[in-house]
Amino acid sequence: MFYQVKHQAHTERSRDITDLFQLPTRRLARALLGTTLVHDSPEGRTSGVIVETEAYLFRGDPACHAHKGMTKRNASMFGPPGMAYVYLIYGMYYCFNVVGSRPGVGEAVLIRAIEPREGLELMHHRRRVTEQTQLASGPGKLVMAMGIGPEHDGIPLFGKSSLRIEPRRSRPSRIASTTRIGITKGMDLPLRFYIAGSRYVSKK
DNA sequence: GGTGGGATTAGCT
DNA sequence: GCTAATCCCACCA
Repeated sequence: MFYQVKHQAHTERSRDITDLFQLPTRRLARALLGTTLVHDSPEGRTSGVIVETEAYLFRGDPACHAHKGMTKRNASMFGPPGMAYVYLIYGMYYCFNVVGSRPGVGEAVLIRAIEPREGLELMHHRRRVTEQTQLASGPGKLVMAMGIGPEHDGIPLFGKSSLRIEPRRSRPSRIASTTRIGITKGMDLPLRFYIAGSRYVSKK
């Protein structure tokens, strides 16, 4: 069952979002582009298409939080793929990740930007910006716009979860890859991916 | 248009 | 004590 699902996911023929999470993390980072992040919060629904991601790998990647093993903070990175990993950064912002690989490995995909689709008014209420392209064009920004917080750390991002990822309807026209942003280790690795031409990415 | 610094806290050394 | 997967604003050009 597990391996059959895994094989289907590799060919990207399946429609089930949980199949996607079985992909190797680097491929998951690309496959998440074009999918939709949805949050049904008490204040209402917000959603957006994921347009920018970064992969963090266990092997050979010193920028990965799991690189030095499991701690209290990064524990959910070692859980099953398709769970959320939310952590505090710079003492004031949160970052939202999708756990990848297999249980116990410790890999994740940082969601860096979304193109807002539903709940634009609520997003504007949560963020103090007028520009729509500034609403969720950065990891800290999208967390604020979507109403994501530390309470979402470790929850599943599929099924009936209030915070979930829905399959893409079409493949992005072109995906660009660069080195990752805001890190001081593993700077040479081309593990950042974004939908080429999108006005909603954090940086071109 | 671009850059430099401040905010603020958990976790590691 | 210092660093960190960030953001925003003041300031200069």
